[in-house]
Amino acid sequence: MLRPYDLSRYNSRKAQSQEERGSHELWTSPKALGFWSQSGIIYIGSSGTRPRTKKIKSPGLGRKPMNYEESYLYRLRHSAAHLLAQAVQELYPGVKLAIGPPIENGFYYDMEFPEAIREEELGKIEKRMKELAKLDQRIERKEVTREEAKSLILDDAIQGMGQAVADYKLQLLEAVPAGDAISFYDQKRTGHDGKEHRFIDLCRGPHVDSTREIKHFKLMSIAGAYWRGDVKNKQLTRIYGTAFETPEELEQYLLMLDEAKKRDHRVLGKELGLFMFSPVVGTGLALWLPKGATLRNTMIDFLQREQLKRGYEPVVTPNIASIKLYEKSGHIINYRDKMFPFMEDLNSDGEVSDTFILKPMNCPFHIEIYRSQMRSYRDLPVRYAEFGTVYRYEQSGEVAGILRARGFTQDDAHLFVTPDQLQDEFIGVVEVIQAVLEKLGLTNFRVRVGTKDPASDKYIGHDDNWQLATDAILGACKKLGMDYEVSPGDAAFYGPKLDIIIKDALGRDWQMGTVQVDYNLPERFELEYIGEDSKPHRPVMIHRAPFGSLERMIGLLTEQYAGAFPLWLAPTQVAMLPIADRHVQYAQEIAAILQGHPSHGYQANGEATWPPITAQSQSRFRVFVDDSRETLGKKIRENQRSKVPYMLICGDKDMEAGTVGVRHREQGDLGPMNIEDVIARLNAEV
RNA sequence: GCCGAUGUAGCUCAGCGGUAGAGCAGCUGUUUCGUAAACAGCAGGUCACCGGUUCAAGUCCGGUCAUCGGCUCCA
Repeated sequence: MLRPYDLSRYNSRKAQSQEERGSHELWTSPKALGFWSQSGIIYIGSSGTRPRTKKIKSPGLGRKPMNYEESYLYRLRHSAAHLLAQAVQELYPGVKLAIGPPIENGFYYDMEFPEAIREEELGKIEKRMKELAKLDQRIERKEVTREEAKSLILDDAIQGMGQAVADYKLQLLEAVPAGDAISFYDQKRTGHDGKEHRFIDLCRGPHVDSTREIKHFKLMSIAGAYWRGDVKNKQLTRIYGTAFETPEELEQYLLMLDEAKKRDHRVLGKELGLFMFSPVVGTGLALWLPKGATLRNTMIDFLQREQLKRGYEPVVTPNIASIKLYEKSGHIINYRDKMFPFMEDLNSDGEVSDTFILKPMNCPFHIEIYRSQMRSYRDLPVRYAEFGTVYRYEQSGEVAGILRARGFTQDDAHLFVTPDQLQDEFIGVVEVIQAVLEKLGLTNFRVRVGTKDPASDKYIGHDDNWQLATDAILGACKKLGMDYEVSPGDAAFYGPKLDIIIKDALGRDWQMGTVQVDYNLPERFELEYIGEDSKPHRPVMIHRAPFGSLERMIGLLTEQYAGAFPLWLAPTQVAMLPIADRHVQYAQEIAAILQGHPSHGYQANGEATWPPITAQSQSRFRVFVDDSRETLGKKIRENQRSKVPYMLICGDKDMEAGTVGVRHREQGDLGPMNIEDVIARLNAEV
């Protein structure tokens, strides 16, 4: 979902914070993100004249992007949305127009059709749009009073079926705050009949001057969208489209979409043999293949080391628990619709003796461990870490490969701290996250502070606790000097949180790492520690997961690297490519050295054995010996396709000289090297 | 869950009323090869599933399931 463009913000632009506006801007990500940055196009706009498209190479990190909302492109797309509405209104009498803003990569218009429309009708609509555009309709702004606005909306002569189709526009009019200007945009043309034809729409604007400027556009898809983004409201039909200033840009955008599909983690995951899904296993339940499991293990190993350095202790907890645990935590009331169906244990009379639940979160288990003994202030902070697999019954339409699964493993930890320790511990956690993201090469992320939505009742605990927790998070952010946006309603049910948001190949936002401050679960579970004053006190909990989940993180990483993982992460780091059968043994011997378990040295020409393994030549790499009976070219092609970072070619020349032909995934042929040098090179890179 | 779309061999896709096709992968044989595809042969599909229309259904219609793009929700 393109959150920044939802109705509330559209209606109250003034209320937008700097951070929110930032996300409206054309997204200019670093190269790691590939397609979205490849164009390097930033649209610079200042209201008034046109055109002002300027290409800037490699926007790079830290650059303040130009403001998309003020750009000509933004107006062009907004006008394209109006053109869409005009065409639809002509082709589908009785359609009720709702709202049609520009969005990050185009525009949409929400409307209620008298009858459901199908995607194949888009061509027809697009054709009519093209015709209407060519008519050079002037687009004029007019400011009116509230009363005039109402009569314009209801005017049968102008709207065709004004009274009958005015519902949403009237609601939008009501939503315009008193004192704000009310404006309409009027598209006029003189028809063949000599009469004046108009399309007039309540709209803040701004727009381009004439429909003739809208030339390079395409309708993309149809989707359902709830009126005002609320499930309780009627679902409208949304038509998505995109528009550009030049045919080249449109072409390039469509091309980039194709490219993005190729780096989709679901495509690469299959190609690279990372994971799979099986219909008989179930929706959203991934099966990890050897290479994917290796990748997972590498990431787990990396984070475990980081955490050990920072005083975390491992714990392991089961996948199911009695319902009693979740009654106590509040999950039964606040999280039930996300939990899998319960398992009932029957006694000999067939009565339910206990109910078990597949765990949707790890926290209650860690809390039980904390509770299992008396704690002193000297013991705190207690930091329990677990790669805990949780199961959440996501709605069928929400599951998305490994980015949104029904079973996933969180790199979870819970810190039990004294109130005094809270801020330092929170900052420590954020630092871990920053270190992790840096190591993974994920530099393009946003920070979102999810707070309680005052209008919702889906939360536990008192407002005082919420205030304390929210203040702690905001205080830490300020102390760290981080840029962040505040998002009411994005808190967990037990507390506010700081989330790391990253975009996938298709430009969609995903919540990754998270840190949550929680005063409420300690209260519910009556957690205590004995303070210096010998009296019991209540600890505060920090929930945190730097990756968020292994599944989502690996999915994102796969897309960011387009499957070409850095050496330390690559499931297969080195492929040995013997040229002919007689080179296989040699290749195996070298593989053994690289793997760190050499048997007995290969004897070149029946004489010299391999150099002894020295401290410098110690290595533990993941090596694959490609002994398939294929030509070298074929082996290179195959291993290149599976994105193996290094290929070491072994032929007669190498056996004689005691070398390997080194080929790098990106740099190509690096020539012959001896094993010591290869190991040094690999060690330098991991 | 809702709106729209898709579902043909392990993978990518063609066929869209009249006897199931290609490339890659697989298997067998030949080839033993120096930086992105050696050659030949073979095998592989109740065309997602269930029902309907028709003389005849991958092909048309309805339902179910799964997947994809949105909405809502979320790590």
